[in-house]
Amino acid sequence: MPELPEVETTLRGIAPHMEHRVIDAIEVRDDRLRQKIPTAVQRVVGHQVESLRRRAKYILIRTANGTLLIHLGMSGSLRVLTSEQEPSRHDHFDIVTGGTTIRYNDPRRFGLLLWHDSSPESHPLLSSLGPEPLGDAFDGDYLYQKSRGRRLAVKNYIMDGRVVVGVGNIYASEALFMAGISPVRAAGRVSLARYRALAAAIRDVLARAIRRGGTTLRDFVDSDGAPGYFAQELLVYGRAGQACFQCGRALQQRVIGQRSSFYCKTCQS
DNA sequence: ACAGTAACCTGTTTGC
DNA sequence: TGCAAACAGGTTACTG
Repeated sequence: MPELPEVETTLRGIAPHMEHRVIDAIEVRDDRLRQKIPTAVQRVVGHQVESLRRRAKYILIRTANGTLLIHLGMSGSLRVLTSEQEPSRHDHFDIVTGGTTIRYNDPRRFGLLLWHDSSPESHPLLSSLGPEPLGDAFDGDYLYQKSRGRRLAVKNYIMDGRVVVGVGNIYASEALFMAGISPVRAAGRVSLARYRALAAAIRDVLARAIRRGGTTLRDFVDSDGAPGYFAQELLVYGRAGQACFQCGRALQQRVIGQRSSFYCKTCQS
């Protein structure tokens, strides 16, 4: 479910309930996630949250006694519960801070809750990640340089977290349409000018999606349980057979690298 | 090093 | 209506 804008939306929702607060308890009721939730997560209990931030699609909660890493996988969500509420199916853990319960739900169990002792950048899952798409180190020149000689489809290239983080299946299709690039074009066969347009499109679509609270296709909810409203602004994703907003011809759908991809065969090459 | 595929899960939608 | 297949926002491990 969650790509970068959805994780960012979640982070902003939980931030007021976590920043500078002491973590009173972590209640794990189902430790079966992509990796088993380690007992070491309890080490942050009793410590204040020193910083709360996002790296790629990870939420990082730093304390003086280590950092919690949370990943939402495909179907994870964090909800802020204001009153006592009975845990239900797929509620894996709660983080309790100053009377607020932050509850993690994840039906498909592709998410993570991990503990790391030092700088989270050194964690094996984070150490080889590429630059943030909204940061200074990411631009068209970077995408161009790094892609020389690569033959894989450009859509798969920009979805590779070692190249750039946070671009998932929805926003990859959207950005490629905005830049007029065919998703199946070999990454090494995209010009510098077009990579500049693509980098700009990626930044633009992610920033706009964050402003709308993310994209809810079926079940994404923010920390208040509300959906995101960017789905209304999607140009190609999920619109197979419907008219292209630019040329009016029917949009295509096909599987590229095991993922459904949407594009206009007239406007993208 | 690179590219492609299978795998990890459950829930919902689609198609016969 | 019923049942099985297909599909879903992510990521890693394995193969050749």
